[in-house]
Amino acid sequence: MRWEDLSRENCSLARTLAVIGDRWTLLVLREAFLKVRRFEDFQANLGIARQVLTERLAHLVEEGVLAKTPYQDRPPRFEYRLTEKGLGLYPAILALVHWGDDHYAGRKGPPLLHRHKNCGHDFRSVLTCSACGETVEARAVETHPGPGAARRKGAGG
Amino acid sequence: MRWEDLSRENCSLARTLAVIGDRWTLLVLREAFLKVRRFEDFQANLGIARQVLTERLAHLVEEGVLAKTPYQDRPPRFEYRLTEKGLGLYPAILALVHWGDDHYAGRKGPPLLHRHKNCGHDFRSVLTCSACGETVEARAVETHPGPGAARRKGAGG
DNA sequence: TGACTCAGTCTTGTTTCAAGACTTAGTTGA
DNA sequence: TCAACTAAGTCTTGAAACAAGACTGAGTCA
Repeated sequence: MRWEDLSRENCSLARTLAVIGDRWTLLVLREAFLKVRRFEDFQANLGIARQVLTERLAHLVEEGVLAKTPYQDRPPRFEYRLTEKGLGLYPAILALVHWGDDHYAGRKGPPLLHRHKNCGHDFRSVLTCSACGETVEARAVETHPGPGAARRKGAGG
Repeated sequence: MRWEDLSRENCSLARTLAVIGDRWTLLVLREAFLKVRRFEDFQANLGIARQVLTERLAHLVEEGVLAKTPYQDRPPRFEYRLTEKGLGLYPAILALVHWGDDHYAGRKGPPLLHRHKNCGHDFRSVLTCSACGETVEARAVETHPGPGAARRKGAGG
């Protein structure tokens, strides 16, 4: 299976991974969430090969996750900003970060803390149910085929 | 930067990606959350190269995300099950799935629905604040260095 | 005995990635 | 006016990862 094939799978995870499922793309998005916007800054912060960065940014722009807009005309220079669609990835990224905090932070603790401006406290992401508002555990979830389901038995999620 | 280098970054996202940050690993975990446990089943469901599957399963076992346990002795056969650490990835995976549902489901709708057993309803994952319990928007979050922070300015999360 | 199952390993060719030099268009300072 | 510098790339080369599928080995089943 190739990257392009992934997006044709009848599975929302596969389709998501077709867009953001390589390590560089997620690190690019990390930088974007930390307000990095310019090619040179992404490149310097990540140490990513320039060619790969060019390609990843173009892909994210094509998918509408980032928007490329000029910030000066002569010479033409661009910046890459998260779109609403891109901002929608925040819960996923935060969950990944917090999992890393739980299992791979050194003894000193996590390198970065997140503060909820509304309440002013450092917080951890909590997965809750949109229906009842309670915290959701993995074991408390069962899946069933949705309207877009294909033949295949369990998968497709 | 190589895969191994990622785990040495002072960034919880990078460390997480060093474990689960390639497309195959996340698809393997999708299958695991759908109760797939055996090599042949992972291979058949995913169409992954056997060599790659061998390597990914071994890596996940090494990292404690999956546990490899015998289910019969002669001939020796093993199954791969999510550990508690592995179950801890559920919020992240669900967030990725729901993002895919939002942006890449066909017109029929998402291929798979998730039901919260506690309340009996199909639900969507909602990111809430562990401190105040309110829903968290990306724009309502600000970051600051934590106890494990290194020199570098913004990054590290 | 022969076909079959499971969990791999091995081989070969293709694709992607890493590293870093080079390019282009314009700006700044001496 | 020349040199150095900046931003955003492109190009080249060698290394690593991946895809596809044949093969292996231990044991079961008919």
